[in-house]
Amino acid sequence: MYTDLFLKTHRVPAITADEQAALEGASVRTVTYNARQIIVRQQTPLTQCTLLLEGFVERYKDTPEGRRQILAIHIPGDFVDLHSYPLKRLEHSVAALTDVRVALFPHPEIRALTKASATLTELLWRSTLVDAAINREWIVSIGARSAAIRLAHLFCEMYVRLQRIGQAPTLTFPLPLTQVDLADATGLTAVHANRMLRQLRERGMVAFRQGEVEILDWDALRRFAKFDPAYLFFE
Amino acid sequence: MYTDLFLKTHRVPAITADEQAALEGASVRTVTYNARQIIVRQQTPLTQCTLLLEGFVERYKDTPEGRRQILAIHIPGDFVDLHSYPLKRLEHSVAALTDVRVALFPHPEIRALTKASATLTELLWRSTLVDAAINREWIVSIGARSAAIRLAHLFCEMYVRLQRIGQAPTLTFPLPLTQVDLADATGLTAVHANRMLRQLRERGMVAFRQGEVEILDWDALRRFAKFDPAYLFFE
DNA sequence: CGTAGTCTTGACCCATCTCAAATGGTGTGG
DNA sequence: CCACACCATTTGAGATGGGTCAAGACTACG
Repeated sequence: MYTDLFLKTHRVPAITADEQAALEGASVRTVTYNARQIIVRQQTPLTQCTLLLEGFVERYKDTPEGRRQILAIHIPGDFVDLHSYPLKRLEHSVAALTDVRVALFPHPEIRALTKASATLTELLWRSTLVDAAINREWIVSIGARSAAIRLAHLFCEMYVRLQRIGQAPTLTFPLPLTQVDLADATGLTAVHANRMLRQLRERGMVAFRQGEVEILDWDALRRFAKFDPAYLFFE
Repeated sequence: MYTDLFLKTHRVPAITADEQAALEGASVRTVTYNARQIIVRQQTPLTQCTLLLEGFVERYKDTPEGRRQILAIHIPGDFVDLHSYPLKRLEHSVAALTDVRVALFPHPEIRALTKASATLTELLWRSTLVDAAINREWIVSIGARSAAIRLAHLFCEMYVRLQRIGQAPTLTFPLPLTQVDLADATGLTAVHANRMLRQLRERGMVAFRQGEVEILDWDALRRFAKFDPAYLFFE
């Protein structure tokens, strides 16, 4: 079942067994990509959407100044480019962070779903908007939080999201980013990100090494980052 | 016609006259708000969506640290909280920047529209995703651009958006923000924003005073900000 | 076992912030 | 019509968070 994790992440509005079957049936095939492979290049016209089944994916934009800004990190169960259905092309790129497996949903199939069920439409639409809410929280992070808090906040977010799909059963979980990636996501330089990571580790809150996060003190971390998961719309 | 400006901003996918009439009919009434009045408070359950007819609106989030981050600036023709239809509540607040007039669309009416037309659904969905694309461009701005460029880029964006709805016929247009607002939108302090505004003015690119932008040299400004409007999805 | 990416650390610098105060509207009440 | 309060803007001086540059260490992998 391709859509199990997606439905675990998005429980509202509730859909019927028939609707779930229709959603599942809208997928035509699965594809795999290798780590660091580009899945969608910005501005390319798209005709299908990609549901992440296994592995991690990033969305990012290269700036004219030669910098790179990571816009989102996706985990299994996320539609990484469902917004390509109404938009037809994306203004950013999508790349695999690890080896990944995805299921493809052609736009016409999605259109058929929207015709068949207003509830399913609402669910799909909603999932793209939860994504946007995460974008907005990143604006707040980058615009109004200090470097250390930005990193702490990101670790909180990824922990809670992974926990929900059952992929963070303990306080140690994979986050397959380099320190450069972490810097590109938080609007910092790699050097400063490195120093802040050390600080978070030494202060006993969280340790990041080799693409793995170990939460040393969840309560301290959550308080330090002032993390409030409301923006993730779990319900 | 409440939806004229909205349809001027969002031309894709094209809808029929019947669909346009249905959209128009989904609005139950108009309301006015005074400048600086809060329209939607974060986390309040919502049962209707707000289409901005006249005036300017901001979306923002107050951080636990006591800072304020502006997330979006809306102009006539924007649905300021269409995302409340699938989300049911918002994780940010919405406030009037000027005296405004809005049209209200109850969620049940919007649901009826999604049942009636897949094309109209796509159009509405798309408009929320263009909004998200703007959010992402702001992430890039705040995360990867210098202070002066952030401001220049914002002026470019507002100019192009206002131009499209016919409200920037010349190179001078209203942008009813204070310098504090401008700073809250770009992740700067008001003091630094002030200094950068002076620099942009002295370098002959753009002058901002009393809620009004005067573009002194559009080409220079556009080049300086490396502004590419692709993320606005005009088509 | 060489090469390239990643991480770490040091030293220095600068873009931006903080604090503080002066200036200049503008609306209000007397 | 004046005096006052309030807010937005401007400017100065000094502090600092984070950037830049550079080098060394560690790791994975062909």
